Amino acid sequence: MESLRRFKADIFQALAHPTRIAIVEALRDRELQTGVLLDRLQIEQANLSQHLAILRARQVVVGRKAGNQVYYSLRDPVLTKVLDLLKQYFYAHLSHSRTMLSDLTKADRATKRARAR
Amino acid sequence: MESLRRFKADIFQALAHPTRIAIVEALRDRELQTGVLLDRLQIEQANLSQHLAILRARQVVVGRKAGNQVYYSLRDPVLTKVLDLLKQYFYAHLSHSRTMLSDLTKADRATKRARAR
DNA sequence: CACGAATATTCGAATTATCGAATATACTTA
DNA sequence: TAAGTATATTCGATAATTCGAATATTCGTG
Repeated sequence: MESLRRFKADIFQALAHPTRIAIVEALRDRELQTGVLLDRLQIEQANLSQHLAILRARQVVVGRKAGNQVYYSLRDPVLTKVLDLLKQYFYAHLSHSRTMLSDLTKADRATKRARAR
Repeated sequence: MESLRRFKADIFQALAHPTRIAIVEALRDRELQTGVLLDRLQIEQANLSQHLAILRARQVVVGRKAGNQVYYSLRDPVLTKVLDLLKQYFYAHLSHSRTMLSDLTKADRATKRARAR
């Protein structure tokens, strides 16, 4: 079914960014205010808000307004399951993907160096 | 872990296109030659090859060369599980997302109309 | 109502993704 | 080795993402 595939592709795209994965992980088992997410993720406020807008648009996340702040939560824990599956997948294939692994850690070190400046 | 998040984001991005989802679904329980995929998907040969290159790069799919042709298969059935989870997710939330649904079916009809021309 | 705090939106620039057309490569068979 | 078939790569145009800076909105409090 074509619309189902489009739907899946949209969900995947919503999750296709490390920051948005970090958001979903942070909301794994409790709702959080935007401010708390901002503290954890250490990115620009506007940028976080943009990423949240993307997750909201795809209904990955829902926002609940309480006075001055917004509490976000996952709409469905199934996405947590998906992330868990991918974690297994990642570790299962580490040995088979030396190249990718070393690329990843290299990129990681580069990022840390960049952050240190 | 940051590199794990990057890894997940990369996998999601690999899957963030309806054509690539269709490829993964077609390979769900058997390997297939590129030619067969081409028949099923009804897209340009070059385009299919590009999408396969993306899936190969992310190791979602592996190609086995046999003479003149290439047989593709899924590297790990976990991705099939992920797609199944999303299917459940889709149907579970249909009633809660009338707007998205109607957008989807509208887009679907538009696509069919476009194809009919 | 003015002000501050929390969050969202808009804008413009840089990067990345997507597609079809053209071309290249690899293998098979005459 | 020439021709044919299957698949991959390159190129250039267009569209979509991403980011920070600036600005807007919304709400609570004095």
